[in-house]
Amino acid sequence: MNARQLEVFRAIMRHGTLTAAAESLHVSQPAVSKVLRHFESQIGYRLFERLGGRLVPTAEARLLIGDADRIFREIEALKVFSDRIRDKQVGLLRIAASAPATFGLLPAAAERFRRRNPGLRLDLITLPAEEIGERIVVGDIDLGLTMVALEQPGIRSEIIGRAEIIALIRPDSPLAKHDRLGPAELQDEILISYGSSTDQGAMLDRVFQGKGLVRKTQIEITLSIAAAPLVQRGLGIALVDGLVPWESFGELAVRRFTPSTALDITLTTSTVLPKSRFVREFTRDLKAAISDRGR
Amino acid sequence: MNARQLEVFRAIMRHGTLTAAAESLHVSQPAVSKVLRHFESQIGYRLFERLGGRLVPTAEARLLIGDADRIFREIEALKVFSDRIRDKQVGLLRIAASAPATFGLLPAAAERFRRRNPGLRLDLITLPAEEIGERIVVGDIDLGLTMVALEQPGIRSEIIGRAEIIALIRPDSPLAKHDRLGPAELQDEILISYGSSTDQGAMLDRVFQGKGLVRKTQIEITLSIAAAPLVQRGLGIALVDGLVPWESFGELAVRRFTPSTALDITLTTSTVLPKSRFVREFTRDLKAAISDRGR
DNA sequence: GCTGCTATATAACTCGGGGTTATGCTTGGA
DNA sequence: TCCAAGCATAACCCCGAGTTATATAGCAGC
Repeated sequence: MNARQLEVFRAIMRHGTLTAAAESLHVSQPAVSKVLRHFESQIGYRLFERLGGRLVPTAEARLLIGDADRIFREIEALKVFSDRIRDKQVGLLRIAASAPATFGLLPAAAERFRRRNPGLRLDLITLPAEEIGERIVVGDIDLGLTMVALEQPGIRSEIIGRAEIIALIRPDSPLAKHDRLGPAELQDEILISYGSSTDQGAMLDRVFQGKGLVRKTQIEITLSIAAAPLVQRGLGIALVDGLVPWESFGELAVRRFTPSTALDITLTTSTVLPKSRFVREFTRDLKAAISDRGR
Repeated sequence: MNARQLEVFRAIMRHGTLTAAAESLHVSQPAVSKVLRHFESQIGYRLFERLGGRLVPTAEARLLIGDADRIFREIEALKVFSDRIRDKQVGLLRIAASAPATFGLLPAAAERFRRRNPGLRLDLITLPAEEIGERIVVGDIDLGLTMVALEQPGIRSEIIGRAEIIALIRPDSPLAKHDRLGPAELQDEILISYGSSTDQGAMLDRVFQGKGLVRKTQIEITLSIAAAPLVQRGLGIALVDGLVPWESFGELAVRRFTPSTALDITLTTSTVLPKSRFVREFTRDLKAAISDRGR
């Protein structure tokens, strides 16, 4: 049972005679006759009675025609869809990002991108940074966006911007009157931040050490957004990336961290798979979104 | 784009390698390789990148696989369905009946029939008797059931029973005390019945004439069931067929009409199209339902 | 750096389905 | 009775899908 057989069967049912069906399919009448007979012999029963030199659909044909017609039309739709894929009217761009990038950068970049490519499907996948590299190598993902540089064979990382570390505090905290907060002010506060084993945590450790102090993280997080509800409930002050639109997570005050410390916004692609036009475009949109963010 | 190409594409996506796909399809590896290349050249774009001697699905392949997989599975389902048709596990019987037969005979016959053929699709179509003959000739319908004999080339009618004419009255009517009602009793009543131009009406006219009376139908109906609400609202007395289960249409009293007058329950089939096993079976069930009705 | 192992590609071949044209047969209507 | 319409058959061609045999390209391990 193949697509052509369904198409011919459908045409005969629609037009009533072999001759008319052949005409509608733009082939000769014997061709239609042969396909029909072959189809009948394959499925094992007659689809038409030959009566008075005419074809009359059997009850079996009437049972089959509904599904056959539907499936044929679906194949036709698939062909059209395939043509649109070929003509780049539809496409697919799969972007994996760590959570801060998902919240802080992707929306703006995706908006720009979709304005130019409305037909395109965009898969936005939020993953821990460690997993993203692997998925890119496998070919599951076209583009990775993380706050740490990924290092492994088969992928290429590019730093496209920096995200300042900020302090997240309750608006009613005494420290909220400060414009900036540094290790000195935070020394005796309860800190919510990245663990020292992570790249971000180690970087903050070094900043504190530079001031002769030690960063004491009482509450350790891996996902920076998890800090928002903790801070809001007064459990401490968070040192996290400034990429996330913290204001939208509730009543929170954002203060600059000093000395200025930043995470690298890193774009990662495969070195083996060719970059599609969409990857290049989205990269441009990401950079535009980053430079726009300052304003 | 044919079914085989979709099947092969699907298998490669599923199994990751040509070799594994070929194995799952029980064909050789070069066969799969060739179908894939041919498919790619037909649709006009690569579905897999050849990297390091391996196949990596392109973004286009990921867009296509969803629909391709669905359509392939639907074709598989159609094959199974087709096999069930061949094995007579499903079938189709299309029965057209006039309204009284639809209500009065088909339910009982259909129940018997479906008990023996649970998988079979039964199309019950209610049509005016005049149309049924034409639909049978065309082959749209397997079996016709009417209260008048159909006469036209290409069809064969068989009388399989008789349906007595009955009088339908309100239970609170003075006439309800009679066991039987005849032209004499009904002479001065408002009659609801078939028009004289119909076979049924003409037959009733003759009965009244035989008693030296004239049937004066004040309210003419074509569909006997339409009489039920009219009688119930006290608009008159109806002379209709006794086939319909009038009790289920509300508060109605049924009285025998005298002299006994009956309509022919007529079964009609095509003389050209062969009778299916189902037609023969259903005919038997109809006769059984009729003989059962007396009890 | 060589050696297998694995996976894909190519070559040369066969087979069959779907296409063609030419033609014959049946049937129903003018 | 004859003609037109419609289906079937025959003889042929082409190409897609299958085969086997073999070449080629990465990669892992010694």
